[in-house]
Amino acid sequence: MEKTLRADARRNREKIMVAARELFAREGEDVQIEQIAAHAGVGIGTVYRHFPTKQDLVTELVRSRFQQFTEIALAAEEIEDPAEAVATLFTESANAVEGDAGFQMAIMGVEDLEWEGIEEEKAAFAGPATRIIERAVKAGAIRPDFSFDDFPMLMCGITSTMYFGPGGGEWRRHLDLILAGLRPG
Amino acid sequence: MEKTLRADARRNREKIMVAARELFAREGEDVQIEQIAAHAGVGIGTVYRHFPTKQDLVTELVRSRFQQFTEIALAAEEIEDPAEAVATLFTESANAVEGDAGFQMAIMGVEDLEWEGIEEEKAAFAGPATRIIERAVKAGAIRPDFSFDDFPMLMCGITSTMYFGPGGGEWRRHLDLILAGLRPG
DNA sequence: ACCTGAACACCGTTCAAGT
DNA sequence: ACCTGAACACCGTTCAAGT
Repeated sequence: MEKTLRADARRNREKIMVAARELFAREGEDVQIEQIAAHAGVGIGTVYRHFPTKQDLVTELVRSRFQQFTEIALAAEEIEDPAEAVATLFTESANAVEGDAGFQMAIMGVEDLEWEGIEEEKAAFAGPATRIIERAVKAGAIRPDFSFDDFPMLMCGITSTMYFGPGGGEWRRHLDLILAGLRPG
Repeated sequence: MEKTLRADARRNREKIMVAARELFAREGEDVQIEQIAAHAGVGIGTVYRHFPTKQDLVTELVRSRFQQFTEIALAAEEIEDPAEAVATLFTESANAVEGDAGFQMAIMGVEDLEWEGIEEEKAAFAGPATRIIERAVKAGAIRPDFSFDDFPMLMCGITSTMYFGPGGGEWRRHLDLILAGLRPG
C-alpha cells in the first residue's frame, strides 16, 4: 500500500518520522506537532495528512520499536541456557526502551494508544518470546505458572520506573527484583 | 495556617476536594477544572484561589492518600509473622490505590507532581514501613538486600498495571510476582 | 494528489469587577 | 478577604486555497 504514495509524499512521511523520533528522544514527551513539522521541514497539514492524530504518529514509532523487540527475542532464542534466555529477553527489551521517549509516552501517555495498529508486530514478537518462556518453564528454570501474558505487564512496570525513577538506572534494580521473582517455587 | 481561612473559604475548599475526589473516581483522569468547580458549586476562580494549579489539587488528594498509607503501615506492623507483615503492607497499599484515579493520575500523569508538598506525609509512612521491611530482612523472611527504597518503585509498577491492564484485577498477578521475588536468595 | 498555514476548538489559567 | 466568570493562552486539529 505504501507503493501508491507519490515519491515526495513518501519522503515527507519519512522525514516526519525521523524528526519525531529525534525530538521525542531529545525533548521528552511534550513535543508539539508544529515543532515536528518545522523540524521535518513540512507544513502542519502534511503531518496530519500522514498521521491523522498525534497518537497515530506515536503508534507508528511504537511499531518500529516492536520490530526491534522481535529481533531481540529471536536472538535470545539462540541462547542455550533457558534461564539466561529469559533474562536476556527482559534485559535487552528494557535496554531498547530506555531513552525512547516515544515508546514510553505511548505506554505512559495513557490516552489510548492505537494497539489495533500493531497487532501484527505484537504477534510476531509473541512467537519467539513465548517459546523462550515455555522452554524455561519446562526446564524448571522459572516458576511453572509464568507465561508470556505476564511479560507486557512486567515490562510496563519497569518502564514506569524509567519514567519516574529519580536516577537514570533505577530500573535495573526493578528488573533484578522481577527476575528474582521468576525463580521456581 | 488553615485556621486563618474565613469560614466560607474553608467550606469551599472542602467542597472542592470532595467534588474532585468523586469526579476523578467516577470519570477517570480527564476531568476539567470547570466540571469540578460546577460540581462543587463554586466559580472556577475559587478553585484556582485554593489550588493555583490543577496539579496542586491532585497533590492535595495524594496527600490524604499517603496518610492512609501510614495507617496501613502502622496496622501491618502489628502482624507477628514478618513475611506476612510485608505482604500485607504491599497488598493493602495496592488495594487503597485501586480505584483512586486521582492518585494514579498523580503517578502516571507524569507532569511533575509536587512531591515537595508531601515530604512530611511520606516520612511518616517511611517510618513504620521501613521497620516492617527491616524486621523481615533480619528474620530472613525476605532477600537481605531489599529495602524501603524499593517500595515506591514496585508500587508504581503495580499501579501502572492497574492503569493499563486490560481487566480489572490483573495487578494482583503482578503483585504476586513481586512478592515471590522478595523471597531470600 | 499532495502541500500549506490561517483559523478553529478545547481547556488550563488569569484578572478586573463584584460582594 | 474572598468569589465570580469573561477573557486569554496554548496546542491539537481542520479546511479552504494553492501547486
